[in-house]
Amino acid sequence: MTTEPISSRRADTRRNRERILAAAEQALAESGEISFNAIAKAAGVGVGTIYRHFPTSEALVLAVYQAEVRHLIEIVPTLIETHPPQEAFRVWVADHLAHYMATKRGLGDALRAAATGGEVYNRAYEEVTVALAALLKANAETGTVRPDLNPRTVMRGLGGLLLLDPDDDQRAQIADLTDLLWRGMATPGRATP
Amino acid sequence: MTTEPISSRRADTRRNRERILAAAEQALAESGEISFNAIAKAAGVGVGTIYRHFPTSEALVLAVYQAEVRHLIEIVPTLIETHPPQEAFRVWVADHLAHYMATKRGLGDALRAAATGGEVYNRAYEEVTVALAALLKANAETGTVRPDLNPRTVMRGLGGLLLLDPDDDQRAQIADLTDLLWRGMATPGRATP
Amino acid sequence: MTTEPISSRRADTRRNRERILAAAEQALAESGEISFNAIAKAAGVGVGTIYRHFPTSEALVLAVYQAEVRHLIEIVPTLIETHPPQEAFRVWVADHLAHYMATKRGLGDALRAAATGGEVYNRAYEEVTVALAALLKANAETGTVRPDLNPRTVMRGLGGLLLLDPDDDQRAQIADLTDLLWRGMATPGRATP
Amino acid sequence: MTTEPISSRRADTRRNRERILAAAEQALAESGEISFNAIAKAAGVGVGTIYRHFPTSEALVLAVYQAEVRHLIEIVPTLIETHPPQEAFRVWVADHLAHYMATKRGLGDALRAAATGGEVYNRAYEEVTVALAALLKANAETGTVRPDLNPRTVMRGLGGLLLLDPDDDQRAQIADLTDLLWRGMATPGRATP
DNA sequence: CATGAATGAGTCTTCATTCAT
DNA sequence: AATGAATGAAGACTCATTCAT
Repeated sequence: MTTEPISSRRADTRRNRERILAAAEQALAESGEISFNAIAKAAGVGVGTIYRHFPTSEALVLAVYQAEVRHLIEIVPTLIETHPPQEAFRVWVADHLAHYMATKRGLGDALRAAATGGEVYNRAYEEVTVALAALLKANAETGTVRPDLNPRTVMRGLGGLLLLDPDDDQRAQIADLTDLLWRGMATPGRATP
Repeated sequence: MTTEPISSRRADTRRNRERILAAAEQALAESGEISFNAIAKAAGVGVGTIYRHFPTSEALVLAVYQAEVRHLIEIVPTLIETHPPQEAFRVWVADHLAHYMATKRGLGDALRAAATGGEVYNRAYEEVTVALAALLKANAETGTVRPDLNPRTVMRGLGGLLLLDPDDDQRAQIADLTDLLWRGMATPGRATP
Repeated sequence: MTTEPISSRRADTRRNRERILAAAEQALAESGEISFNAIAKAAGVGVGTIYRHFPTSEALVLAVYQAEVRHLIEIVPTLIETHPPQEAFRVWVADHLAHYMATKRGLGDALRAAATGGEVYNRAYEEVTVALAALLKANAETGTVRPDLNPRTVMRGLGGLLLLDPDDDQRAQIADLTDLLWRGMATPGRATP
Repeated sequence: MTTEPISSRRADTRRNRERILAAAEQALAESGEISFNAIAKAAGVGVGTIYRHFPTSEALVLAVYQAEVRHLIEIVPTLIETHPPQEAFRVWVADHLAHYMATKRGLGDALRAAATGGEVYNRAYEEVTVALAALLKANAETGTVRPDLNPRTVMRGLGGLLLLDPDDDQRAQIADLTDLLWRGMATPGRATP
């Protein structure tokens, strides 16, 4: 709405980048496959344009990926401020991480397909784990979870979100898994099975 | 011409099937990719032979998959007989399921690649969950876990095995995750987060 | 015409190989460029068929190349038997090497384009030089050239055949160059310029 | 704004032209391939700028080529003044033509790739031959070579410089070839092989 | 004049799939 | 039944060339 007399060229370029990202995200979500040619067609640009913006398929996947990861991380402080710690955890898991997991599935595949994806994938995983750690710390401080929890272990427990059955009620599945984990997180002492 | 009552033809055929399965399993484990041509070469047979045994790539993946699943299921009674329930659970997770998850990763990818893999994948998942249910029941009977556990929820919790970091000590990771879940499994009452 | 009941499949395969070679030779002669797709079209086969016969473009170029080289070498004994040594040299240069040089130009380019061509190219060059050495030896024995000639040097002198002007009378150009070199080859003593 | 009477714009333009030529020369020497995009990047200019200076790739190659050719021609009078004719020939061949041939190889390829390069290539060839003719004339006048030599034929004899083996001692190879040709150049009468 | 984003044709290469033997 | 040659569609990637700014 504010005037925008600036170089429509520059604007076109940005628009292209966005269109490509959108097409890539959809492709990733739908099939986990990512064909430069197909994305070019879907985004209405030439293949070369994609290569200009994202030199390798890994770069493209990463770009889609990072938007998601950034959101997951940036939302945490807000959640902690506006909810009691328990609730912050629950909301983060149910309303943000779960959605992310759904798309990450495709992203994971794509990253693996993009050869050396491991590096990238891991960094993102680390970052999300750090966000989770902040939530755990807030809970530990109010005594709602035991203080010696390893965030990576909890993160692994949440990995089950990757296995949600799309045919059932995902809300219930998320709640059940969260409940199971929460018990484990709250229970002090070692429960050697 | 002389002895050889059982058609050596039949035997060859069986041997071929096995060789193909072996080659496919390795391909799946290594790269997650399977090329009929490549598998044919690795198995020392013609491509056509693979098509005779497995009409679609999904059929081939499924065959590899089911061998793994069958093992996961068949081992359960033995474990229950030879170990106390808690221990049976732990061994099953650490020594069988974890290994399966490692290969299933590639299998999951392959199945998705093989178009409509969902169906197949889910059936296998169901079967494994049934095996897990038997272990939970044994534990519930000795009071080592609460009796109202939903096996599918536990299965999801174990889904984190897919996310093991190959650079770290996997034993420790498995133990930590198992411990976290076991607390949750053993704790009665709802722990509403 | 003679019956040929043998596997037409086998025959087809051979025919394909030949068609590919012919198409490649022509492409090489005409443009020095060699596109698998284009050759496939020209030869009336699918691209895959070329890849089956010649896994790399270098392999294809080499195959074309070697047919030429082999001819250049195999013709020498015949020439020596049926001509006086001087004449044998002249005929070999004018009627065989010159033609080869014309096509080798494209081949040289192609080999360079095919990355590591140097190795291959050099081997062929060596082999041709050996054939030339036999002609020189025959002449040295009859005293028509001095005995201390280095075949490689003469070969280099003949390299000028690569530079024939297609617009002029190539016969005359070849004769002139041969004459110039022959004088140098026949003249004893060092003529230090 | 102050001094700077000569448009710095003009100077920039010249500098650009030079940078492009330098980048092109290097590309030609190294790989024999030239990509406008790559050269633009190497020269630090936009692609469009190259198109402004050199409308076709042939024009660019030609420009590189002619700098070399010009040098080859311009050096001749100096050589004749400062050396005895025989020596002038030898120095020209060993110290200038040989180096030129080394780079011309790439240039020849590039010209062919640039479609109808023949015309350009031939003109340059003619010019170099004229320079050679001057050297031959100087020698004929002192009686060191026979007077009826056709410069084009000698030029072809020197074409073997294209075939120097980079693994061996190029100095020796050049000397050997020069010696062989010189004998032929100095020997009167027809030596009909 | 210079810039560099965009385009898309063309090349390479891999694979699933068919089919004659 | 088994073989493996052939096919061609599909995706990756590169470049020449145009053109708006």
